[in-house]
Amino acid sequence: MVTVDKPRRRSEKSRAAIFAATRELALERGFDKLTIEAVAAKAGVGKQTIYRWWPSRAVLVADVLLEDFGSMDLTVPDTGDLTADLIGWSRALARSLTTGDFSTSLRILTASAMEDAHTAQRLHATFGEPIHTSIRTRLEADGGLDAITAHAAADAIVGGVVYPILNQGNDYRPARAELLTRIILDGVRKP
Amino acid sequence: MVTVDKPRRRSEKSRAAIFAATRELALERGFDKLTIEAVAAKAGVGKQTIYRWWPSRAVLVADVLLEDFGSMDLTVPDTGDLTADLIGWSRALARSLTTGDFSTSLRILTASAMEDAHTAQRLHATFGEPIHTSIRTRLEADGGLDAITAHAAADAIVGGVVYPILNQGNDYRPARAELLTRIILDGVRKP
Amino acid sequence: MVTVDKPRRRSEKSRAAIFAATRELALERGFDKLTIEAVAAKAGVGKQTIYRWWPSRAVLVADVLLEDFGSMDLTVPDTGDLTADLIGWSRALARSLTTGDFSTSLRILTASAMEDAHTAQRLHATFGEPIHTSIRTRLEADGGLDAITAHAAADAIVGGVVYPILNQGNDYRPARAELLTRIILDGVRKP
Amino acid sequence: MVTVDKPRRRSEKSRAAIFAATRELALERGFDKLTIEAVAAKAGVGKQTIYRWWPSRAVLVADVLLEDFGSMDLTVPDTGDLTADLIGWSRALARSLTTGDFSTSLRILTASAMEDAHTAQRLHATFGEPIHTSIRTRLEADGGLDAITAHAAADAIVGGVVYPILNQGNDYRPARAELLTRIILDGVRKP
DNA sequence: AAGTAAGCGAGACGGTACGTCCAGTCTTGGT
DNA sequence: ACCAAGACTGGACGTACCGTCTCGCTTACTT
Repeated sequence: MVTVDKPRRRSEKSRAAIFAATRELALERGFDKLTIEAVAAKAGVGKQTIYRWWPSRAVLVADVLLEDFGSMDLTVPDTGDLTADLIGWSRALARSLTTGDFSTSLRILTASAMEDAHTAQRLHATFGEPIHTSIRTRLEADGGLDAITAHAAADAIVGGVVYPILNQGNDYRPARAELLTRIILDGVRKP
Repeated sequence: MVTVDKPRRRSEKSRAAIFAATRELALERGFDKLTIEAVAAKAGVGKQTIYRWWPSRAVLVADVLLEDFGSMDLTVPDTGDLTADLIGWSRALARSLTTGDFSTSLRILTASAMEDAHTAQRLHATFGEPIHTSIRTRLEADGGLDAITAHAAADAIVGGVVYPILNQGNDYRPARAELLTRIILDGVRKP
Repeated sequence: MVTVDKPRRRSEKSRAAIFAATRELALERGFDKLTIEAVAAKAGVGKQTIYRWWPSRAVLVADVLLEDFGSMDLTVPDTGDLTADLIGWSRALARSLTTGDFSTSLRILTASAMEDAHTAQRLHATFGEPIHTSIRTRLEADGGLDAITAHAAADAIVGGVVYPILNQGNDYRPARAELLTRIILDGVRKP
Repeated sequence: MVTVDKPRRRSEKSRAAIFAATRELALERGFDKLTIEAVAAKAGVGKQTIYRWWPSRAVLVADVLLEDFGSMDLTVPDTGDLTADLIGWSRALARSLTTGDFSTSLRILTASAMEDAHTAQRLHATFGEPIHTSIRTRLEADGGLDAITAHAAADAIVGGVVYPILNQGNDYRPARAELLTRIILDGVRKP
């Protein structure tokens, strides 16, 4: 029989208030102007309650912002038409990443990941890896590609969309993602 | 006739010491553990001398680390063989970005760019834009591509190489860049 | 008939453990480094159990340390020889107050009394007043002094012994108390 | 030639503001409710400026409050009449110690001295020792007493006045000091 | 003997203050 | 005139305890 981790009586109300305060402050002020004191004050919570459950600001912010990415549907839809599915999906990805809080969250998480290996790993596990896998497996299944080629194609699509968005922000247009996806699909399907 | 910016009476010795100290500290401790006081102490310089010439830590670090990227040769070589040139170039890029200080510098600058628009613009102007243009113009010139397609292809190559390196660090292998480049060239050249 | 305070259902084991822990910590670390959390931990008791029965740290410490003074015999012995009795008694007082825990306790209680009127009153009632009365009544009874003179003489003996001990600590020698007592007795008995 | 301690450029304005704030807060709230943060805020000073020059709250408070005692005239006047001089002096001492800020300061310093050896030594050097010496030397010079007897008599007068004041506060009346002084002088002068 | 409520240990909670680090500004003295 | 040195105000850090507040568990007193 398995013993569950001690749940250690923890106030759900405080946890939720800390999450909400952190999300708000991170999105409106950015990561490096986010202070634990401000979060505590906004959440109506003692600082120690934050330090009791999170080891560092980086982990707190990652916990909060990754929640959104975790609940995002990153899988390529399957209507039977590989090209249409991938194009639609890449446009949707571009639209998500240039819209509202996802945009800001992604930049904050990327910044944090550059300096903290643990955040890097979590961001990858929650965002980079799922989208990569999603394309890769679809390309293998329906495009008849071998694993290595599918991997490289996925690199190109993911990086080709995400990297310009990180660099140029919300000016990125979905049409740019569509064109890129077409080129890669053309390159990958020997006619 | 253009008058060069008045250099005022500025101590070149101090400037160089500050650059050296900043580079060393940034590379060994990371951006957010880099303090102006530590730089001043290591450079044997008063804090005011730093504040006199740089408005913020972000700008100082960008000045210092971008120097390296500025002196990097990012242009695609031209041997006449487009495919060979691009493949060689993408491998070289991958190799540079996973080696030594470039790797660390790129991560620091990217992190800084995520939070600071000015750094973002400078990084783009010094790194992202030149490599993108370099590929794009070559594809237009020798591949016979139209501007829009060449732009999308450049997105795919640059993002496809740089984004995984940012995420997975120095495990990235040049062969991965080569395969990706081949796919895109295949997709872009109507056979 | 007086009804004693309901003792409620109070754990004698906990009370004793708290007393012991408080005494040990007070004597070894001093009053202002004594924390309720440390007492609770050392006594193996919840903090609430302390707060349930004592309103403040000052009261707890006073309760604990005054116990010792309460059990001290502070009355002047009566062998019929007033001079010998008072001298012996003042030497004994000096010896007690410079020995072992009494010394430390007296300093802690005095410090606490300086800042807290309630402790001041209790220390006075348990220590200052009894020794003062003890001398005063003896001087009135056997020395034939009027109340006012006896009071002043008691001031001189008590203050003359206790004050230097508080100030100079355990270097005080009983001979000093003896000489002082002799002088006062001389001054008080018009021959 | 002696080199004076480096005076280390220090802001006199800040020093004075810290002194004033500390004195006010100590006298109105007592030692243990005095916080460094409150002093800094009231003085309009960064906390670091306090920590830069004083190692602890106890030392700061001692510095500030002892200033008053240092400027107090504690010497026994000399009109030629030993009895009148000592009586007047003891009444004046009682009056000072039961009046205004001296009363509060003495209690705070005494409390602090009980827990901190360094403060104890300074309080003794600034207050206890000078008054003791003042009486003692006068008794030796004009009363014809030997050193040991004069020492004991000084113990009696100082302790006999100060100790009740510490214990019973401002209810102490100068007449009580006068009577006590008379008794001791009587005891000390062989008629 | 069972039921119940007070006392208990544990420790999370909102807070206050600690003593430290650094930011960015200001001042002094030396070269 | 510029610079190194470093003191200044101020904000945030992460820690220690405060006194209050549940939470289940144990225990002694009903009835």
